[in-house]
Amino acid sequence: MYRIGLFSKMTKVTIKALRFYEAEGLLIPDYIDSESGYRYYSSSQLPLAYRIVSLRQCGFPVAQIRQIIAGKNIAKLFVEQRSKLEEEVVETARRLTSVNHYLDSVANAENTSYDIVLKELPSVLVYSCRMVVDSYDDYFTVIPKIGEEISRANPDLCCVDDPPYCFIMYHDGEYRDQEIDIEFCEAVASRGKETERISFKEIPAVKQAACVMHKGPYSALSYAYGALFRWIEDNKLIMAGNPRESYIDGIWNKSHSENEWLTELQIPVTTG
Amino acid sequence: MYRIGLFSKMTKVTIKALRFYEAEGLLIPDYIDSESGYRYYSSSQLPLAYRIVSLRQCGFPVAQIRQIIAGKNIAKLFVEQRSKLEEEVVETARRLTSVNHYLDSVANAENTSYDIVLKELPSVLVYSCRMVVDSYDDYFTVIPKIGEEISRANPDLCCVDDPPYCFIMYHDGEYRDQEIDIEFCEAVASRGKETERISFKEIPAVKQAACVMHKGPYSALSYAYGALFRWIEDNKLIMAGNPRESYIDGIWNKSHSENEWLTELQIPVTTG
DNA sequence: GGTCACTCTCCAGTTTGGGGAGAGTCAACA
DNA sequence: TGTTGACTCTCCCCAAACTGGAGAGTGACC
Repeated sequence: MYRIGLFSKMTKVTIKALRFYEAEGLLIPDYIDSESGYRYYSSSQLPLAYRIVSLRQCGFPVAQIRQIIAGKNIAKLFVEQRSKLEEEVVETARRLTSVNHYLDSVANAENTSYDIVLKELPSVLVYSCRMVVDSYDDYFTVIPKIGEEISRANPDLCCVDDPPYCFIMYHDGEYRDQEIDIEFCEAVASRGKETERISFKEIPAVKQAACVMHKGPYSALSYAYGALFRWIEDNKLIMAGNPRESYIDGIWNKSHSENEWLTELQIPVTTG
Repeated sequence: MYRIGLFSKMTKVTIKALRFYEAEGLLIPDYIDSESGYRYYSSSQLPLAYRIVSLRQCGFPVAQIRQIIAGKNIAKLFVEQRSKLEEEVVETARRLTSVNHYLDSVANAENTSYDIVLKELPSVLVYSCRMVVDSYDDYFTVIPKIGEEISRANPDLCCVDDPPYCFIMYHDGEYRDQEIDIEFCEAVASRGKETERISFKEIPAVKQAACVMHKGPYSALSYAYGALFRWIEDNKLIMAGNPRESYIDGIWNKSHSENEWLTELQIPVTTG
């Protein structure tokens, strides 16, 4: 019979942890002196202690270990743990890539480092207008016209603003700077009257999109695109939908300074 | 100016998290109504919110993010995080291998599954006797003789028993069942008189050893060795020292039943 | 009997928020 | 103007797997 300190040395489990495992019902001392409260362990408990340590080193939480020791759902628990760990490997690799990305921009002494985020895009009801424009400069003339057209056809159409979502979706497979095939969209609360060019549609949700916020004039958007595409590639992700450019702050509310404009780039991705 | 619920939707950060980030000094609302206590965020805070989300997705704890936002130690923090994540990848891969090992033994319906553990072996002062024996059966005759010899030379030699550590180290590169080159060792409190065959020495610490507890007669030890070697190989670890067989319970204290005997196998390893 | 190492129980803290109670606020609608 | 419903506030408790410390009791040795 060993006292807790000795058993702790034998198993390399701290005294605190041994007491914790007792409270959790994992490893009850062979004998507890009812007068002093001293715990006494026997060598025949070493295999169980080892089993606990081994399962902890596999990353099992205590509740699962309790079940495994009791012989319940053993295969199921191991299979679940395997898939949990497999996900964890992928996730950690992704984090590593992102950190390396940040380190690259630090090393290159770039003045802006892009904060790229993975998130879900919920499904959304929009009015949309697809068209081919000559150049990016056309946006400033074309888009206001769409706004006029839709509100003429639907005087009391209600665009959602909780939050607002107004974006252009790029239908070209890759970057172009002329004859750009775009679809202008704005989230609305409900469908309205369509016109020849403008229709209503539900854009389905996207499970994962790589997103980056760009602050400043549109002329610098290409750097953000560059960083975002590089990030996606480095993370071995695959583009799974058309990129969107969501306009948050712009000439309509921050006309005094292009530097305050905010645009979010969103690219649906999958792990393949 | 957006209220917290809207800002939460825009950033995909929960309200709870936004309040938490405020308490932590990461993201202070642009304006707080002193009467109602309502928090109001502005769109110009979106980039900061993004930055926080992005860094959290990289696995940074809040304290580090606070420093990064403040522009302190940026490069250092990223480098540290990189090495932390690199370790984590290795560790998770190891866990995955171990879980797969368990699953193998479940799938093969083996009656015993071995609980393999990585641990440190501290340095230890021992008396030791190296010899070549014909077969494993010789242990039972040879070892008692060593015990007699050492206590004849050192009548009041004190073997440590906090905890006791008595083992055989195998000097053959691989498994043999005859002419086995072994070194019998037992931990002692201090050096004593040496004999022709028995000397005192300090065995250096081992940073990592893969260990398994074997319960039962010595004839079944080979299965434990098999499992242990397979585990080491699957984990892409490299043997970094001679295997040890540590005798915990045996004929000396559990003479009534071989099934109660406990032996721990210890193999020093490195990640290469 | 004194000393020292060991052990006991109980409480607090770690991290990143989640859940809920009870109360106050805002905007719209009748 | 009153009411309703959605939102928000603060405050408190909870998680996981322990670690650290306080204050008190125990065991062994000199």
